[in-house]
Amino acid sequence: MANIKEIARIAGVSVTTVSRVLNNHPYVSKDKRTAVLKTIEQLNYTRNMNAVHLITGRTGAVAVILPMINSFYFSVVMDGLAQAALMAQYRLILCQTNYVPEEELKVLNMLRNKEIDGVVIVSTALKPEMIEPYCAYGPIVTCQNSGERPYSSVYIEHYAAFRHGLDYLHSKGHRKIGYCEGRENGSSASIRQSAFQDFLAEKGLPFDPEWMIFDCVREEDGAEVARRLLDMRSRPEAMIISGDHVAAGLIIEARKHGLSIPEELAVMGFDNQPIGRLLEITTIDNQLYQMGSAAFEIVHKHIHGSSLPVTRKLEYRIIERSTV
Amino acid sequence: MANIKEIARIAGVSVTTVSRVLNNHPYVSKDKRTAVLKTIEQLNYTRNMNAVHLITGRTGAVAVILPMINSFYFSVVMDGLAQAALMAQYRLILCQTNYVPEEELKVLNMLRNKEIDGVVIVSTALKPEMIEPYCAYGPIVTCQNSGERPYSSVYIEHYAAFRHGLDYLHSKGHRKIGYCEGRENGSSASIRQSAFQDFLAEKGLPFDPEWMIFDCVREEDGAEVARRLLDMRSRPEAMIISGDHVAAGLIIEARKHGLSIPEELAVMGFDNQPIGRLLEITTIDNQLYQMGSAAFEIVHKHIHGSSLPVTRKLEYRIIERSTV
DNA sequence: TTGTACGCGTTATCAA
DNA sequence: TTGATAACGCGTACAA
Repeated sequence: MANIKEIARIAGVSVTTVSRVLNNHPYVSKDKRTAVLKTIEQLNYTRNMNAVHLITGRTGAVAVILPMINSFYFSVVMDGLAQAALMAQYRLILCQTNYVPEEELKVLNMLRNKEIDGVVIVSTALKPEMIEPYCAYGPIVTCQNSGERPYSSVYIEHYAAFRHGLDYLHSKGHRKIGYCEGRENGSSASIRQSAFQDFLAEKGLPFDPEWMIFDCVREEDGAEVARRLLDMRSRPEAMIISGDHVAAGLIIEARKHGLSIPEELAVMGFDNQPIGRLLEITTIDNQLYQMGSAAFEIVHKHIHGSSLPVTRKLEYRIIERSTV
Repeated sequence: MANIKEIARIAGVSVTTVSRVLNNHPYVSKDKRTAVLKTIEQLNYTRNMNAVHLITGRTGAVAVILPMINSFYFSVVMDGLAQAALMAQYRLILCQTNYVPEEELKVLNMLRNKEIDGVVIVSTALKPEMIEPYCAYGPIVTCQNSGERPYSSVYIEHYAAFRHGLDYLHSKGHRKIGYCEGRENGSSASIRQSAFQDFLAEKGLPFDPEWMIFDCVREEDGAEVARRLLDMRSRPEAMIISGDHVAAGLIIEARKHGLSIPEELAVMGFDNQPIGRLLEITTIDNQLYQMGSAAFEIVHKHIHGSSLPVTRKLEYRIIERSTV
């Protein structure tokens, strides 16, 4: 393939002039510009971007660390990231890490290697002290509050949002409240657990360990929960469930067994997923798309100079439908 | 940041020796190797990968072109791609193009630019004749049958799979059959339309344009279809629906209005999505995950030398549940 | 087993 | 407005 030197030789100019044309720099006479463009056309020339990356020290790429893409939560965040990246003419490197910290560190090392200009971390497998040393190599944005750390973040107040949902259930008169969660030790899951425990304590409500169910990730897990509830001697009046698709599974299975919702069991979802709208599930919207787009915008600003870390809090809101 | 020259100087060896250590090449004495490793450690050195990419002519990255990531179909394919890429230690550049051909061409040009080693096209916005010229620049794999074209593909036999579903409905005694599709002019959607029309013609069944409904993409669209069906003077006995989540919307809404499924309306889904399992929707599994992983494996093989185009056909199978 | 020197393809610098 | 040349950081042919 032709290179810039050959273009210069054939067009009868210097490589500098060719470079100026390629980059739309001023101070190129009309004659030479057209001569260069014509030669480029003739030889079907394009730049080798690796050389550009080497000399400029930039790649126009940002890596995204997420545990899995095939999940409503992450694919919506990714959508937001991708649309923002498309607008900014940036490339996104999708690094699906399955929550394996070693894989996530590899991505951070790409920042050191100059393979990328920045990183967005949507996963939560890495502890802040693992991330921090990499700030020296380029901008990093996480999706949980980075507080006093030297990197930026876009975050949801998981505690407050979940607490808000619980208070809503309480305001509707529910006192016996159960809770479904995904991974027991997930970072935001832990926060929601605290919110749940604190809520019970403050309101003086009883805690029944049987009403707190973990590893609810898929629709079928929700259905399984419904069956467990039906078997209980003492059943909660209301369930708060992280993830509308899990709530959907619970609702469909419960109704199949003749349990009426919300009369016999109120259900509050989380994350405002499409299935929730269909089943009219009362839920909490967490602005996941905005989380993605905001994360990209912040990393993009950092790449272009703004160096002070930013923490952006996203709003949440209850969507009242008909399952509570 | 330190570079290889500085490491060599401080370690008291040549850059060649450092390079050999970095790349685990043989013929380096133990002494020099440890000296180099020690210096690397001390100076916190890592390679600038852009220089490596420039000199080697490879980047270890593959781009994926897809219209949107926030959709069950594409996120499952992407999952397959990502897992295969992770195993092969490759990076994946996610290019969400919203079906805009210009954006997809930009990605193909990245191949020309040497920014990537290969491309997987999951979208269908580009015509084969648009793709073909780019084969000169590196391996390309598409997700629809590439036939005699000079690039590879992994594909589902959309015609046969859909036809199989229709025959299944027919074998169950259904004669008045309706059909829900996503984008009317989508590439695989058009194929399914032909299958549908051919099926009706062969079986001598009537075609009612009212029973063929397009733009069904979300759960709510399925619910809307249910309402339309309920209003019809003459209603189909069975519906075949591209996408289980659309089928789910239809089923839930139909049942809400007292229509019993499958007795009064049989429903056949497509794509075997999680929601379909929960609602016990009879559907056709299209091996989307395998589509992604196979696509990556093929492009990976091409990158490492194998140059003959491959077309890999994936199997489909009916999953009999209880809505037909 | 080791080192010298060149090449990869581009942009930046500076003098003209 | 133009061009010669340095610089980016690394891999490798070839010589020793």
